[in-house]
Amino acid sequence: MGTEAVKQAKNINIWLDQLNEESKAAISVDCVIFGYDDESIKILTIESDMPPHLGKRSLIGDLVKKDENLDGAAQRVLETVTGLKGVHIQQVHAFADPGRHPLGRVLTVAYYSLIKIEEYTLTDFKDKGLKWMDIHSLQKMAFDHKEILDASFSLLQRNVRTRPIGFELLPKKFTLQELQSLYEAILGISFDKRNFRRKLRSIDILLDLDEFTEGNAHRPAKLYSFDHKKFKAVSGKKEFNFQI
Amino acid sequence: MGTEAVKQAKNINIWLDQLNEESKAAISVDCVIFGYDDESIKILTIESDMPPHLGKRSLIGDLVKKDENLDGAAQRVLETVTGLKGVHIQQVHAFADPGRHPLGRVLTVAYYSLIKIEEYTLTDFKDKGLKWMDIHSLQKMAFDHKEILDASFSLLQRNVRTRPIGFELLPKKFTLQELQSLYEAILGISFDKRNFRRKLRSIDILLDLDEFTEGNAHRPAKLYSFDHKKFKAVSGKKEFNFQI
DNA sequence: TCAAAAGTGTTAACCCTACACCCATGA
DNA sequence: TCATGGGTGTAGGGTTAACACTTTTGA
Repeated sequence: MGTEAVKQAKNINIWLDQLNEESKAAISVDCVIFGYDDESIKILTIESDMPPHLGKRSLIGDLVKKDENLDGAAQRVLETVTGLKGVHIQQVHAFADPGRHPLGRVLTVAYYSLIKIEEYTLTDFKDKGLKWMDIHSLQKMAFDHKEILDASFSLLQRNVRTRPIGFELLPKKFTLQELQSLYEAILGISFDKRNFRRKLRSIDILLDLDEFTEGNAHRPAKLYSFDHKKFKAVSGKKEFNFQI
Repeated sequence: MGTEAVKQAKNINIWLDQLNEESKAAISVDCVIFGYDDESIKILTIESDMPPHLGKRSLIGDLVKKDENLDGAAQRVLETVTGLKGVHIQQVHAFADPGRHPLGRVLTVAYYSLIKIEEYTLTDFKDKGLKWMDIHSLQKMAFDHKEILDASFSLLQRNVRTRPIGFELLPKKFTLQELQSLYEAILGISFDKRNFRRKLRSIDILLDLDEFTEGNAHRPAKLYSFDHKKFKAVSGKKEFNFQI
């Protein structure tokens, strides 16, 4: 906060008064948890138990604790609900319209997070109405969560082409076809297989594992993983322009 | 906020308790006010009057009022300090580290705003230490405002190439040279004059005013303005890809 | 041997980049 | 007439986009 508000202040008591009276609000984080299951983009949702939104699908969030920062709160929520630590998160937007929450003024900071859908373990939430929902099936949600979801997905679509984050949604080892299908699911467009592969080859951030898929009734596919070292090396170069 | 926090709740009283006790904070907006003066990007700053940041340059912000939304609070701050309504604003990021503010927990939502530097009128703030600072001269600021400035400028650099917002920093009528210099100042790179003009021509969002600059000791330059109608028409097209 | 997905090269169109000179004006 | 910035076209290189067939495996 700047100092505009205290233009008549002779001392900081006015500040303190304002902090106490005028504009305090509860602060929460809401996590848009993206997953990918080889078919489409999924969102982990819970069933809302708060009137008037009882029964609607809701994002997963919590109040931010005293002495906790926003990223930390988001990580805590994610660990609580999925058991995963160090998940990739990205702050999206703050939502604070008066009236967005039935119990009073609650400012929420939205995060998107990308998890490998096969690695998570739903802890003790199984009977709490946790459910993976296809992103396109979520048309109405509790509170302003549909608006939060839309903003988060837009930012994901914007970021995924220029940052190495797609890999966060795939198993550690993946085929080029899986990678392409993921991009297609996120962006809603389709790529030419040969052009897509040439692009990835030219960016040079994948590690060829010299392993193959097994057990399919067709030719096995090579497995790759995202190579952090290669990316670090290559992203330092001036002419580097990650663009899928 | 989702419903994760209430997994043990039998009724909403626990909610209310939490809202009252646990995680309330003051909420402010801070505006990074960008201007352009034909030389470089400037930030409108004020002198901080709060220890321990007394005398340092500070962004301009205020507490968010009850029943005010975030965009509205930012617009109010901007009107108060510049006299301008309907300024272009963009929410950037929420900052809430415990300890970021000396008086207690204050979550601030950062906005960048783009104003035509010649149109604003400093209202009754002239003796409050308001000052346009060159963006590159601001190395230390009050609170975490340098971090906020950096995040805002990064987002501006990212947005300016793909959204028609550069014009918000120029007078209504401008020359192509002015537009090019603006982009160069924001992005820190230089463009080829002929290529830049060809690009703008191909995007086709400028209105040729058939007017010319006057009073210069050289050939007059054509004046253009941003054409909202053209942009609307052209941005609807599927193949449209604004990219300067 | 069949079905199903993996993998691979070439060409044409387009876009980006680099580059140099004449023009119109006021002093 | 000179100094100053305004304004314009072309050619080469690189990138993107469109396109179809062979390979490998399990059933």
